[in-house]
Amino acid sequence: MKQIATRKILPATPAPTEGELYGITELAQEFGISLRAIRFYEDKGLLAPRRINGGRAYTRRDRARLGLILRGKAVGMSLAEIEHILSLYGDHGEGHVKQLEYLIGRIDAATTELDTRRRHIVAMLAELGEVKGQLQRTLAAKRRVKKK
Amino acid sequence: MKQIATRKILPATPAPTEGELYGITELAQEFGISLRAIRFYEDKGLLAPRRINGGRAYTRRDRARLGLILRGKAVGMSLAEIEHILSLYGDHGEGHVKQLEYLIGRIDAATTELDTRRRHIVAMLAELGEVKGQLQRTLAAKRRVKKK
DNA sequence: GCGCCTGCTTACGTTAACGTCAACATGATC
DNA sequence: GATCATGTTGACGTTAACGTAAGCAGGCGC
Repeated sequence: MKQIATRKILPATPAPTEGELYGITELAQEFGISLRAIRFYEDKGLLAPRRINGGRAYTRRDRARLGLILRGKAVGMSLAEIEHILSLYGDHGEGHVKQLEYLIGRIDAATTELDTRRRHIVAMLAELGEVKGQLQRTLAAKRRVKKK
Repeated sequence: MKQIATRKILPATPAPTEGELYGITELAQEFGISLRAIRFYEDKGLLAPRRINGGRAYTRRDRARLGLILRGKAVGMSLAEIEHILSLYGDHGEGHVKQLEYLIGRIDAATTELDTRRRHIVAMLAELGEVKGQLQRTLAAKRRVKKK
């Protein structure tokens, strides 16, 4: 079944409400991941594409979510953490004041955690820099000896 | 068995070659991890403490390695990656020129990878900042309405 | 001498994040 | 109308990173 066919079958249809639709293979290739992974994220509730003739059809929004998922993974977050982050990106336009405040608080929490992680990385980078400097010095010394 | 006893039994001994020794519980408490985790890291070859009367005795160097392990984890690295990083910190003072160049190359590789990760984090922080700004604006609007 | 505490090893259990494989459906193509 | 590419849903396997439990040993306090 080719859900992409949906797009081909309706080529000139501007699709007023939603824009372009993507197939699962399309996304998998674009992001360089397996189909199984994408379905797995769906099982975990991180994605919820529409179904067209049994096949999965992803909107631009879904695609963006997938991007966020992968970015989260690149950062070292677990899928559970990523799920929390993703819940911050919705259409919570009709949230009550309480809800909005809650969301902002969650964003702050995620922010501080990410920043902590960032600082750890910066520290490791600094340490690696020192080690490298050390090695370079001994290397330079060895070379001086060799030349003379 | 109390390997810490070793330290207590030899209290005033300046221990010329090696400094202070730490017990496993000591390290576990200091770093807030389980004994099992520490032993696990040893099984994986990330730590290799000396044995005193069957008990594990950690030097300051071992302790530092454990710190690096945990920092690596905080950054989102796998134990395998951490192992690679740790191998850069040894006493490779007597390395040949080739070996030193190789090590420096590995450091560079690790550095660029970490920096990529760092940039990803920075990007996520920026996105979260935008989301927060959005929420704050809608929140402010709602409050203005409420006040009037 | 007897618990008690700390430590060791061995073995099995667990969770996350997928990979792999089988069996089946369907639209396109020859 | 048979084949093929692409899709679907299970079900099971796998790796990493530990947790948990069982059983045993050696000091210490009383």
